[in-house]
Amino acid sequence: MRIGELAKLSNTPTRSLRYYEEQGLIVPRRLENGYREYDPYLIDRAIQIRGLIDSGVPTKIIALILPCLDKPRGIVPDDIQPELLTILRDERDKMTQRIDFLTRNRDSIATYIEAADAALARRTAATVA
Amino acid sequence: MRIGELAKLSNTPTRSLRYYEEQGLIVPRRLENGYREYDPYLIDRAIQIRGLIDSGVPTKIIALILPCLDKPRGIVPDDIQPELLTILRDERDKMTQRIDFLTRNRDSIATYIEAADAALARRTAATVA
DNA sequence: CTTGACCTTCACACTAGTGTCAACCATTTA
DNA sequence: TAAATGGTTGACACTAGTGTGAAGGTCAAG
Repeated sequence: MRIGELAKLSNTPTRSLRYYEEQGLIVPRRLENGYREYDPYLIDRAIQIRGLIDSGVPTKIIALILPCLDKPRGIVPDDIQPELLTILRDERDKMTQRIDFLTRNRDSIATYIEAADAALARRTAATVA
Repeated sequence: MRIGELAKLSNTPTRSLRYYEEQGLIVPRRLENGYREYDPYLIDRAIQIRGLIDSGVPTKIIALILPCLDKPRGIVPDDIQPELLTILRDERDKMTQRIDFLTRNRDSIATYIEAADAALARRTAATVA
């Protein structure tokens, strides 16, 4: 598929897709005319990238971890460098921290919303009565 | 405490603290000399803000939700506007999405790390033997 | 009273990611 | 063949958040 279709299917502006390519995240092959040609499995990839960026993971890091996530479970190349492993551990921990932060704050918001809903319901009932 | 101490305790550059003030997130009172004076409870607040920003929540949104998180559990002002409630619901859902994204990817990374560790251990054992 | 540490504001610069526009090429369709 | 649609690169602009430095005020210690 070409860039426009991928943009629709992954709900990602073409501008961003080209930017991701510039960052080495999604590098499509080219047709004779120079058009970018994307394989269908890249839809998920684009969505994944968007989600990660939106969650505060910079493209440089995404570029590092994507190849690892691509491999089938438990497959590790022989030439794995301990330096990359350190980065991965670090990023894993950062993500865990983010998850904790987001979870705590989301739960607080959720609680607030429920309280507000309850208050609103009470007020409505009172008005009706 | 003054801005330097808060910076150390919350591990946040003074530049960012002033920026947060500009965005209305933490507005300290001022001493006679013009120095910013922070209450100790703002340490947690600064950390919280940093965590949210790092997790992809923009300061405009943080400014909206912070007041809600400040209230003791279940306390909702009488004049709650349904418009704010809509924003809160939206943000709650976005955060849930982020949490899911991060969790999935973190788990994948963790799995990869474990596999790499195992592979490394095997190789070390083989080398020794 | 001067030095040093800390504070003030202001401003310029930088990265990341995206929007947008210009100028042009390709493909389809009326 | 001309218009519409969608693709290409390149450039410029913008927001968010932070770094950094200038020019100056405050205060405690030597």
